[in-house]
Amino acid sequence: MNHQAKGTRKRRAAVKADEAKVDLIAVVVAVTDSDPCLLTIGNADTLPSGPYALEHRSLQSGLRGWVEQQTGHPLGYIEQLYTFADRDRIGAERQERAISISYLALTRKEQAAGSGNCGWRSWYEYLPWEDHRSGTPVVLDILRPRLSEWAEGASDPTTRRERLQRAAIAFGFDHRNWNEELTLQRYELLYESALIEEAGRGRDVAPAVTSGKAMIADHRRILATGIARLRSKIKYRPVVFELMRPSFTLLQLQRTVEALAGRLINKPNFRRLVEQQELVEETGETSLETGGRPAKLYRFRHAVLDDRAVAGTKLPLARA
Amino acid sequence: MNHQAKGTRKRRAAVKADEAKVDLIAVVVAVTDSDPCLLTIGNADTLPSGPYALEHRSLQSGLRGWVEQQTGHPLGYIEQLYTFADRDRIGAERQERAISISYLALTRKEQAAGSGNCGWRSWYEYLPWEDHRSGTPVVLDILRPRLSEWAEGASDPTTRRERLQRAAIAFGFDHRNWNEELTLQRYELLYESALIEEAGRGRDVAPAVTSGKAMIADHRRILATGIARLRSKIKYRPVVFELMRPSFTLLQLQRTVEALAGRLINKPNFRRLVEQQELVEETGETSLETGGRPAKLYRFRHAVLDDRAVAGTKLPLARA
DNA sequence: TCCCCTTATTGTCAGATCGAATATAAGCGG
DNA sequence: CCGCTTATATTCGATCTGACAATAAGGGGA
Repeated sequence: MNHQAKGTRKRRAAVKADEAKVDLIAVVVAVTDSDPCLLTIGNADTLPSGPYALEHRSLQSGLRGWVEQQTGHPLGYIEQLYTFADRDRIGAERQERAISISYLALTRKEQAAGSGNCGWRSWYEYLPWEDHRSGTPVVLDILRPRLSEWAEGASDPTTRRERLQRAAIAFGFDHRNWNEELTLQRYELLYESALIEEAGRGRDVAPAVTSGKAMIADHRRILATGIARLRSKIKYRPVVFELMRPSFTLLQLQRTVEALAGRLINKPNFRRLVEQQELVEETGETSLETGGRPAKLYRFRHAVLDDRAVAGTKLPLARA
Repeated sequence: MNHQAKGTRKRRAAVKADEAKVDLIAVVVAVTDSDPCLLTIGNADTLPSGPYALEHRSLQSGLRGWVEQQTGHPLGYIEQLYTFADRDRIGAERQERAISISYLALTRKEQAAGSGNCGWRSWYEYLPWEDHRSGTPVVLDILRPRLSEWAEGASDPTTRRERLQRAAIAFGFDHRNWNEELTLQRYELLYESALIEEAGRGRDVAPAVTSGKAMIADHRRILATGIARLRSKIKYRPVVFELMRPSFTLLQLQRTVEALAGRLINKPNFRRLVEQQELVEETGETSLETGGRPAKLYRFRHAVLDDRAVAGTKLPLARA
């Protein structure tokens, strides 16, 4: 890279030795039987990751390498999420620079799992307040008063009002609608209000309540980032199909979307939408496994991958 | 970062010394008089940038520092764009790892410019095919046949069909609509087809045609990434106001959006949309500078910044 | 065999949204 | 006072969306 401004040159010499460690880190998602699953290693509290190394041809191939090595799972669809600097994240004092580049990956579980050290967990184990498919989850009954306490605890009345509003918007309090895309905002709010374990780390503070399984470092935050991105993306790009088997019924497709979105969808409307956008085509076969009338099997029309960039894909979400 | 998988530990030791240079790079945008402008340094072919250094408290503050130092321009709104590894970008052979983290920044020009080495240029000087406000730009008359040649030049018939379709979608050929958000796809297509200068670099190949001012390294690509992001974002977040003065007429607001989107908007519909979303409020004053009936002045309702996350902001774009 | 239960598939309807076009208002200058 | 310019307000029809109802096609048990 060139930095041609004169002022820059000088400065650059002064900091020349600055280099940083670069880590690649993956949020790998699959869905089976209406459950959105996350691929973890270690004690189910760590995302697959590893340093970006000399032998890697690119960031993406480095990431694929690490995930495959640590979990035995080859990756298909990959998308960059966000880049963090450790100081942003941990507030560490050490004079060492570390950067993490996070990715979202979508796959199917089918492939032979492999290295016993890894496993799949529902992502709602980590963020239980995110699943609204069967109504408002019970954790929110616990969290809501705590959030109010936290808001009211601010000395400045302006801060107080602002906190109350942020919480109400993020969690859909007082008559507001639940917005499933605000996953990251919700995580950050819970972090700020010290209602999750990570918030107390390094400060000898016990968490106020235990809600959801915590993860190493800021991995749970990265998961929240990935969920937010995915929930927003399924609405305008046909990425769900990365998670489906080659052929599927429309209800299976709907359940998958619902698993990701964490809320229910109106069935006839979902069907109408998928059909009128010509996202799928019939295979000609039917599935008898439904318990009722046999369902037609469909497959994804790969042609849309080309021109769907133009159209945009929306979702008919059902009201609460 | 912890990498607890056992296989990882070993591997990690082997590559331990791997560190990388990290660069911060900014696409700084302002709009004046219906012109979307980009802040450049050097020969108007370089984006402000500099290495992420020890003294920087965070990635963002590092970026602010470099931009202010190189251009004298303080930044307001900032958003991360994408992280590139140099090998992805240049295909360099050297065994040195460099990473670039790019950001999009929105400001107003007002602030004292400063260090003579920098300046503002319309971003359409770099990507002239992106401005469709006065109909299809003339460059496309030149580019279109070249793109066809390139597509037809593929030996494999499948590749040929695929190229033709990609070009048609990206540029809106044969009766397709122009989609202003596909800026990056268009840049990549022109790069692949060697219709812009960057494509020939390091290969002693003269560019087939000269369309738009080129930039250093992959800076023009980063600009394209920024434009694409911004064009998509103005549709669901009220970021335009970062570019407006404290008070403005609705037509000024519309012209700003049009400058960014590169296409025209239906006036009554734009007004209706802005009003019904309560994005603005009247200041009570009027502007006589319009030449006709005086226009009411408005200001941004900062309150919406809080809850607009929920609603989403759409744009009524006019048909071709 | 018929009834009932389950799920699939199709259809309807009202309200909201959106693009397009039209009508009216308020300045200025001749 | 007329005619020009631009601002502002209204209307209309097509489309989209959410909600709901109706019908179809399997299996299982009485």
